[in-house]
Amino acid sequence: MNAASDTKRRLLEATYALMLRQGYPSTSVDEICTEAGVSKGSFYHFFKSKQEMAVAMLEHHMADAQEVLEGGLDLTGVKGPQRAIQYVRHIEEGAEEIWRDGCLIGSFALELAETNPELREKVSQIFRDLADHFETVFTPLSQAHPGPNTPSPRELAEQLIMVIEGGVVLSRAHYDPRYVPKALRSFRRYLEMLASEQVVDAHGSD
Amino acid sequence: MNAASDTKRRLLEATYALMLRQGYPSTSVDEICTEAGVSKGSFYHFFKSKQEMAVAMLEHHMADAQEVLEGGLDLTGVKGPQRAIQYVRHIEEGAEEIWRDGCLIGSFALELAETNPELREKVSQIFRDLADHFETVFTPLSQAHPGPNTPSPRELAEQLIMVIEGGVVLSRAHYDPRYVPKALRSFRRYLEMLASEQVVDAHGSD
DNA sequence: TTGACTAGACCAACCGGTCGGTATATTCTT
DNA sequence: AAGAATATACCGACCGGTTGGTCTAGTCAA
Repeated sequence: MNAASDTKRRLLEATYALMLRQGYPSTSVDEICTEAGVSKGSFYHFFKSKQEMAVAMLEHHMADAQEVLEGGLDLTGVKGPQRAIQYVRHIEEGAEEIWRDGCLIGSFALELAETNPELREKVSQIFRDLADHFETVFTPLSQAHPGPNTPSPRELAEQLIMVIEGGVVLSRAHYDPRYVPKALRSFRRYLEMLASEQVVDAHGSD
Repeated sequence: MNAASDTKRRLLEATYALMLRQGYPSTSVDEICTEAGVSKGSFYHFFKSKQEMAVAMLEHHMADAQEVLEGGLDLTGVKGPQRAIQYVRHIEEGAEEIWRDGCLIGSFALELAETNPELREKVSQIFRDLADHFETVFTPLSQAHPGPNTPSPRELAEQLIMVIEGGVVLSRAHYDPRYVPKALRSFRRYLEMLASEQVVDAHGSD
């Protein structure tokens, strides 16, 4: 609506689209401006620097990450380990679409860990927040589980993130977006094995 | 010995060290030359372009990848599923050291998939070769396994690669090299669960 | 008239890559 | 054996183009 905020939004989205595919260092400010159909003056009116733009873009993008990830998911009434399993199954379904062009956070982590401390810290924080959220999903499964070898909810949350990121790497390497859902499927089966282990006196079949 | 080959080797190793940390686009030819203590003229005497250097460096580095990965590992007499499990356990031990500064192939995959088709193809080929090799390690485990849901050796090989790459992403993001061994440990436990499933009539304790 | 916004010329620094030239070692000719 | 010719290794100034970022002039709604 407002022309100003529209320009800003278009800059944010152009930056997202370009950096998702090419990464941070390979995406130039000029390129972003061209893609957004905006002049460089506008870019530097709204953002102090390329780096600050990247931070803003990450925040802008992560704001509706939960919606993208969990849209259409209904877990009401789903209790215990099944909650985690259903959750992963849902992500699995959207995975090919969501990570088709890569994963911004993962790319930034690899590209900028050494060269850009501020952005690395931002990426670290996003991963932590994400793990915090996943943790709540895995808590029931982990609690229902007895053994000392059982992964904690935190470990499972981080495993989920790693499984996705690993899948993205292979997807990009082979130009085949199916690696992420494949990775998630085997992670889900792993969860199912975990869940079936402690069911000794009662067993519910799927 | 030979001064010429020494210069070339130093260039290759400087390129490896720098690109491992900073990635391909953020590493300049000048920087490589300075690190190697060599002039730019020498660089372009031995390598046609930055890209060709990257390919040469990948090949140079992957040449002794198997030694790095499997050095000191002895699997003679280890049969069946235990072969895969011991193998992963061994990689687990060296993981923190091996992937402390990241993973070249994974970084290249994310950074260059869209911008550099030749390097992406090279990376793809390296991952395929790696999967081919891992496949042989997982074949006994997979064969001893009955169910239709059992992952194929190929799937397990690719899972191993994804687990490592995912671990590297988190390691870089949080500046904590322990994520890779952690990821490998849980992958190994997953293999152990797979292995214990079909062992109904016989069970060997560790 | 003011102040948010836009346009795009402009800047120094840096990029990958080239070029002319030098030093050194090897091979060929006599 | 001596000298000429050749190939290889190496140097660093230099090139056109691009980078992130600045600056000034101007637009336009309130």
